[in-house]
Amino acid sequence: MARASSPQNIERVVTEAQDRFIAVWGKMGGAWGISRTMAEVHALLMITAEPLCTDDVMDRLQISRGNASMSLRALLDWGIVYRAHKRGDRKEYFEAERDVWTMFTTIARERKKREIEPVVASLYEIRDMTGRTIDASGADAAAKAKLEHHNERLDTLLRFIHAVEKMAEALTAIESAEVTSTIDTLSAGHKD
Amino acid sequence: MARASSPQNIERVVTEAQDRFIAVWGKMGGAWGISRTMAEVHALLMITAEPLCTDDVMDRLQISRGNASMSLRALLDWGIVYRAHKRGDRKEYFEAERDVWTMFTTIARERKKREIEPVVASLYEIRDMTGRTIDASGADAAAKAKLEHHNERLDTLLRFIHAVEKMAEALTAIESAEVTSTIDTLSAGHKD
DNA sequence: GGGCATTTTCAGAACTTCCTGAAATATTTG
DNA sequence: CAAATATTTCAGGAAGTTCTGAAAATGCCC
Repeated sequence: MARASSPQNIERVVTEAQDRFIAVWGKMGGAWGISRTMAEVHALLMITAEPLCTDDVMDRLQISRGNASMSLRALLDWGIVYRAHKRGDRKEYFEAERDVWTMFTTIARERKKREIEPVVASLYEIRDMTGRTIDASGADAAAKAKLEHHNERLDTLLRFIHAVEKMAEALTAIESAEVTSTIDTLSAGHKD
Repeated sequence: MARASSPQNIERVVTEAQDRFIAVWGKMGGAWGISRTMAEVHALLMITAEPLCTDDVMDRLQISRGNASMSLRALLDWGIVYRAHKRGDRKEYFEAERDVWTMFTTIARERKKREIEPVVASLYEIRDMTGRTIDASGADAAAKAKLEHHNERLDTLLRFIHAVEKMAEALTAIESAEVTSTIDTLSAGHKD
């Protein structure tokens, strides 16, 4: 690796690699529900050794103060970025969660709470609209069949969601150190 | 459940429940990367007993022909909606995948292919920018530390992603009927 | 191959989301 | 508590996405 031999060159290459990492992570965040910039800020904090302050983030990503402030706040809300402080410095600094598995399970739990749970609640409500037990005595056969099909569909879906929730619970309960052995268990449990 | 006793009433309630289901599913699709309408079309096909044609979808969801066509095509691409035909009818009809677990694993595999794999490829490229082995002999300590930190971070992330990929592989290999027993295995394997 | 039914495409309109920058608010320090 | 510094908020504008509707393309039947 002669390429990275002079100090300036190393700095340059690392910075370039960081920039590309930030771009890739940002694009991915966009594909998921997170805004591109928020994901970029997260990437920057992940890849940087030192905690950064708002101005560092603004300068490095070329974004406005408002945007930086909002994005950092949102990341704090998600629980994957922490506040940090430097002695004799009044500014707030920020650093990303260092353990990748913890980061992952935190995001998963947060998304479940924000996106899955309200949907499941609505689905139960919708299921209740058409009754737990069917009294369609006066109805014609076509209407009855429709009703039964509808309920069967929703029940299947709800059973499935319930199963996936239990699966997700079991998975996110795993500790960072146990990940590898769990994969072995899973793969072994399914030898076709 | 006296509410649902006359034929007209049953039809009305089922239709209303369908509408609410479509709305909920559509909103959820929006929160994930899928467009709201595409998710609504999917919901409609899931909840309806009969296969539907483009005009049925347009009428029921009040969307344009173009939109309906695009959404149906995209759902076919994703592999969670199939073409169907009716004898003596030239129109194309569409129906959703009936097994929920199959639908789920199909979506998971598709997202992996479209969104995860390109990201992973980029990450490997980025990792290669800063070398497999470090030759920073001429560099000062600070630059060296930065480089090492950067590489360590990327390596950790890549190892993690690799682990999750294996996990996802093992999970999506499970057949519909085996889901329940897998959950038991997972939960049992983790009694704190 | 002409006529008819159906599907696809796509330019621009409508809508949504995101970002900026400056003003308002909060916090620390002398 | 006033000045200095740091942070948050938000109206308006920029950027991005989704949808429409009509025109083009495709496929089918006699």
